Amino acid sequence: MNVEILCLGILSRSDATGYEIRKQVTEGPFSHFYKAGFGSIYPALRKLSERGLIRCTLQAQEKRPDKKVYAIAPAGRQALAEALRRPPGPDAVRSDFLFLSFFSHLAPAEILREAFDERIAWLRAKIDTMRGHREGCDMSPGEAFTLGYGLAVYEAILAYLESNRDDLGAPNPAPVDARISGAAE
Amino acid sequence: MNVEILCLGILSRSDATGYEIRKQVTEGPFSHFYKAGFGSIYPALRKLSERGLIRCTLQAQEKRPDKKVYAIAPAGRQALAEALRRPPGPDAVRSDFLFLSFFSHLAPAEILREAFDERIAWLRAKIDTMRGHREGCDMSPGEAFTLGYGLAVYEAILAYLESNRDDLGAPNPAPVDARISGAAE
DNA sequence: GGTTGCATGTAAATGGTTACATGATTGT
DNA sequence: ACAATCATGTAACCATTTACATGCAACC
Repeated sequence: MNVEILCLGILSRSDATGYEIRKQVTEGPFSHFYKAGFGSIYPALRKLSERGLIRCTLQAQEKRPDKKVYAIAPAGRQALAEALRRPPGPDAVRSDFLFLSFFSHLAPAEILREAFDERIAWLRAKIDTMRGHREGCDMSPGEAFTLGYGLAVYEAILAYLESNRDDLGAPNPAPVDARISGAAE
Repeated sequence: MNVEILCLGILSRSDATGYEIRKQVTEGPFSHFYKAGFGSIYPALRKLSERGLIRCTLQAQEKRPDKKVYAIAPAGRQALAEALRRPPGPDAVRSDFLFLSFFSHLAPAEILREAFDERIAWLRAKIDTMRGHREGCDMSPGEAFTLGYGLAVYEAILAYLESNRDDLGAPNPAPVDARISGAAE
């Protein structure tokens, strides 16, 4: 499964520009299980157009350059359905964070602490926006399912990090009042 | 973080051949957060050798071709430590399974059912071997942490799949006795 | 007799990232 | 004045996958 199929999937839900597709991938409902930037999306759209799987309408805008709004074509729906008939392979995960955790004994404590703090903050924010999103919008069963999946995973990770961060020598920084009475680092 | 750094990390724990490294990546403690095949490992080892980060000893074997056992060099340890000083970027996840789930309304029910069954079976097996591994071996804190992390994630996913699979029209196949007294499909 | 495991590698193709290139508008 | 958002795209580079190529030993 590649960026082209991803674009077909997104366009099967509603027309969009390359810019909007990228937004859906980086912030929207696909962000839990796919990444793609401009550098892969725009070429993918061009190729899909050339093969007749999507079509493109120029939309003039006031005070802005023209938009290229893409829409899925019948052949595109067919190609998407075809891709969806093939059993999915295993997930691909690559985590530099876990690599760092694995070799935490070789890393500076400060880097570890920072990495944990950042990740925990990120998880909290993500979980918050996802919960909000679940309430506000009405969703297809598929969208609700993947959102719930992502939430379940992020919540499990957050809980794990919060209760196990001390195991790696990346303990929480001393609370503020400890500094006043305690020793400096 | 790339395969070269991964190899350095693995070799920092013990000497190994390319074949053994690949085994550790596909089945061992790294399998939860990294993938790599022969096609990327062997070239990585060659490059690391050329740059003097690892060294290689030929080990003759009876009835087998020679083994190339690699060991990390001081410069290699330094390079690893350096890589570990850089704060980790976000995780990269790519899941065809979630893509299929998202667009489940466009996919054949049979494919969905199969995908769920397979994934659930895979998760159960993985969780089992990981639990066994946790008991049997003594581990570095980092290894124990990442193992626990992987377990937490896999357990959360398994629980989610088991309780929500019906939402997508991929219900469990009818139990065996239902077939005897019930209607055919 | 066939499959799995040990053991090493290369070449081509795929797929994606990063950096560059451009430019107006809106908000702080 | 500066940053962010909207908006599109290309070119060079990077990393990884896939397929190929080889061969013996052990097990079923």
